[in-house]
Amino acid sequence: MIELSKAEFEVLDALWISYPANASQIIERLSDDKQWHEKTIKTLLGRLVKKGALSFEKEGRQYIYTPCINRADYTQKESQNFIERFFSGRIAPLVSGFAKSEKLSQQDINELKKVIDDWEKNQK
Amino acid sequence: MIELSKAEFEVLDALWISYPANASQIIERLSDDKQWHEKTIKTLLGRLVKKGALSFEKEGRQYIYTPCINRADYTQKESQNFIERFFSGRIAPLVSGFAKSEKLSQQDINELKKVIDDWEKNQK
DNA sequence: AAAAATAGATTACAAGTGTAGTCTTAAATT
DNA sequence: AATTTAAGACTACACTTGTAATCTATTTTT
Repeated sequence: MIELSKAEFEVLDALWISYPANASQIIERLSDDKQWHEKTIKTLLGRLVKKGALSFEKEGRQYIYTPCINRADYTQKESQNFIERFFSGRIAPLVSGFAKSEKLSQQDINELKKVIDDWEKNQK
Repeated sequence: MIELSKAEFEVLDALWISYPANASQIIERLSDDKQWHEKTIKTLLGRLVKKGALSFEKEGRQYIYTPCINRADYTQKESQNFIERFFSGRIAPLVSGFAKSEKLSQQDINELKKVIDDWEKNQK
């Protein structure tokens, strides 16, 4: 799998919001949360291209970027990896940890129930 | 929070199995899964001490290590961080991703149900 | 007692990462 | 047309990380 650094992921995440998009648009989107210099973001875009996470087409002097990977796929793999490393691959202990530290809301519980429900329907 | 690298975490994880423990014991425990050179593990132990994740007492020429942090606390914080970065802080989408990629077993579902159940009992 | 093994301390070194700055060239502005 | 701006390319640089090797001082062995 493509390995992305934290900063690289955030740039890609800004592109996932809507694409294709050019550098200025991505920089604009990131400016709300981040204090990154424009040059920094461009460096990260370059690294993402080099890693094969993005592709681009030229439009005049600019590059128009498109993600090469899908957010759901990427986060799915990262999640598996995470759960493998910290919880021996089992998901319940993670959720249980949240419950114990009171990080679960009623809404979370409802959503979880729905996930379980859907899963069970799907089994039949 | 103390930031640990992947390799550092694995060394600490070997100590969490049982502590206090000296370097040889930790090296022994890691030898099953890892092909790490003894020197590598000692470097990592040193870095863990420097980061404040471990402390030690001298026993003759050797160091006897003890974790300074608790595994559950550490993984809890890492989990929150992870879920924040990838799922905007909500846990259900993570579980849902697992469901969709068919990574959930009946056992996982049962465990999740139990977590939910316990949580609900605790609310009353 | 001399030699070998071993513990930890110090040093090494390339690759990756965060965070830009400079260079080159083309487009936009005056 | 001359100048300024802006796009991407290339360079920079300290810090972290993985992965040890070497140095120094003790212990063990022989």
